[in-house]
Amino acid sequence: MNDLKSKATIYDVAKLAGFSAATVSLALSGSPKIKESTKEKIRNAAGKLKYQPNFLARGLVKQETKTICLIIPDNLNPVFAEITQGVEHFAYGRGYSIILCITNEDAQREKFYLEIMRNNRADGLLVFPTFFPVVQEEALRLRASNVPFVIVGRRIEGMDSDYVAINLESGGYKAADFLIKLGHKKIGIIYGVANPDLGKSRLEGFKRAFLENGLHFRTDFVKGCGYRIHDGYKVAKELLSNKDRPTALFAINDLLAIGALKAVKELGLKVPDDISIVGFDDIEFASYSDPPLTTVSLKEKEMGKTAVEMLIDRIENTSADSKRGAILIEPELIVRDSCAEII
Amino acid sequence: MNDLKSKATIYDVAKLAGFSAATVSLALSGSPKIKESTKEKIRNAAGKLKYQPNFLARGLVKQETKTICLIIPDNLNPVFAEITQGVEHFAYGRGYSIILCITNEDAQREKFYLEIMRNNRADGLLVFPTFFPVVQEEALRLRASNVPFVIVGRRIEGMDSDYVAINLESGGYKAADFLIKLGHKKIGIIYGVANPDLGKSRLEGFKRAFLENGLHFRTDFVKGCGYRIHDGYKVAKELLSNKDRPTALFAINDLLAIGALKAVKELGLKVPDDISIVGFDDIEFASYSDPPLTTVSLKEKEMGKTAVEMLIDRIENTSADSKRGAILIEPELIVRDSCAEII
DNA sequence: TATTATAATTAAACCGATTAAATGAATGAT
DNA sequence: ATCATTCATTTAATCGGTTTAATTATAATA
Repeated sequence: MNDLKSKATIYDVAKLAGFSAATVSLALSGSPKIKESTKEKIRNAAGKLKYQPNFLARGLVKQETKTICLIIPDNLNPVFAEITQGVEHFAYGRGYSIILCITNEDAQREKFYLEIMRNNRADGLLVFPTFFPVVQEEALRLRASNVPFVIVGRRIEGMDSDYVAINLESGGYKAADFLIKLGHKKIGIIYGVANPDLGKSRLEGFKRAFLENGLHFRTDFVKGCGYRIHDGYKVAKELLSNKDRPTALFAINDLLAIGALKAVKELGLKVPDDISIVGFDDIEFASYSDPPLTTVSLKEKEMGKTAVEMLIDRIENTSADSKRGAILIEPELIVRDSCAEII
Repeated sequence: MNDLKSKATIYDVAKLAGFSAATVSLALSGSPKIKESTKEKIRNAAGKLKYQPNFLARGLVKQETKTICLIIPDNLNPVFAEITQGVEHFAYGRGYSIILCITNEDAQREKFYLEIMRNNRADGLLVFPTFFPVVQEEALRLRASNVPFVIVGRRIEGMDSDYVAINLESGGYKAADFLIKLGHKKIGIIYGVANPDLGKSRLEGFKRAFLENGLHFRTDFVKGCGYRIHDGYKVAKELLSNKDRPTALFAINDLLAIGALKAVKELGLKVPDDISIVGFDDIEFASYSDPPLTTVSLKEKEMGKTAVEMLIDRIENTSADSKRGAILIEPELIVRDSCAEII
């Protein structure tokens, strides 16, 4: 290749340095077999040509890409944005790149990505699942193809796989218990999820708190909707315009809670004096809303880190079928100023 | 390969279907040379084996990866999170995947990613630059290696390349002009940037508005800091505890403005009655803050889409050195409730 | 039936690296 | 001087696809 407008290959380096391609490969990977003086010459030549080893060629023979595929539902949601950031960060620290797939809460796309990723493009997958049956089905193929993967963020009931998840049931319980202890009995639930599987655990925990406190759980206070700020705003208005109005709102994520906050204000009510609000996720904005939001922390950073570590260990440990890693992180209630006692 | 725990190759498909690898390749790519009946048989065999063509092998011969590398500073900032989302979305629409690199506002990492990406891992790059000299230097190598790239978000003065940017100077001007027309003369500037290059244009536009309105621009009201919510909070407090206190604040991004909002409240002042605030970026939260924030829209979605289109056109049009694409998007002032007239 | 044209398939080269095995040169022992 | 070692480098196979050119099978024509 004497074409200046092109990438230098290992053969170009070999020719310039006066050695064979094999020697160049060995030298650049620091093999002790190669004399220091020739290593030096080869490094010079490589530097002169701005040589970068072809990723595809190397990957093909080494059967590895040093790449992790991360599948998330939606990067506009700060929860996933944070996970993405964390995953990229820790992966980088261990020499891995990440290829980002955003499903947009669409089952087709989730399936597509899970399918295509059996093509040796990545050494392993990190999946934040949205449609549980889709993931369960594709997981079988991934395993048959020997592609390591770790489920992140949510536990899929009855599925045997590595996972790093949050105990959402417990999170729901903590939120409800907190409100109940403050004297609330009528709590509206803003149930904004892409599919019913997703909110289930939180809701179950919520119910459990009612039962354990000897209260009746009112299902007519549970209102389903989308998962964006705007949806929380709309549903909060509905719930609060009820004649038998709740005294508190629990939003299944912080985005919804922030929308609800705005709705409450527009109705001329005050948070927390008239209405208490609890969110879920503890996104950065939750502490900058007015008032700062009481919420349940998801510990995304810890989750991202743990998941990356687990996946890379799985990738690098040839011990194929060692027992599954299963980590269930305990969420934490973050008390700020959006809740008050009922008097 | 009769190892069940492994990926099927084209040879496995060939054997099962009773044809050669070449025929399989041709058949699966829909070549008209292959009889329909054998195509059918081959598709069946491929389906039975859950065959996925090896990405690396294919990439190596076709000299393409259908992958775009996106380099951004920080996925926690909603501006970049939105760009990432948009880029992924439109890239997917054209059959490309994205590999995400987050520099964390670190020059070393920005350089590292720009360097490594000359290794045939991606067909082109989308770069949201942070350290202009780094990018300029690496850009030369990218061009020498014939790797297409598009600069996104910011225009680098004096650099000849494809770009899709926002006219930040004009954005700064619009923000200032708006405040000045409301009667403000003392405006504090929260200048939270990772490096001085970044805020320059916005500041220049801001100054220009002062000059054109016959006002004196006070540099002692410009306070540098980091670029996160917390920094805006801190600096706003400083600016407002001055005896000669500004009547308005301009934050160089919305995150800082949201921090400032909190600071103003804590000081017992009211927005907009006592202090007007203008942000920059128009992130989703800007319309849900209290009060909703007047800000300058960056049009990330448009930017992401345009940049992807431009890059893919560059990648796919063999016409190597056609003239550069240069798009400067005009930002828009979004007026909400965080500013009031001076009386 | 022989010949030619055309359709369908395959052999073989290639992409650019890595690596096991082979070769060659230098050193040391006898 | 001869042979065994050790050290340094190279040859050649390989990874799993795609694609061009060659080959074989089939159909059309004389």
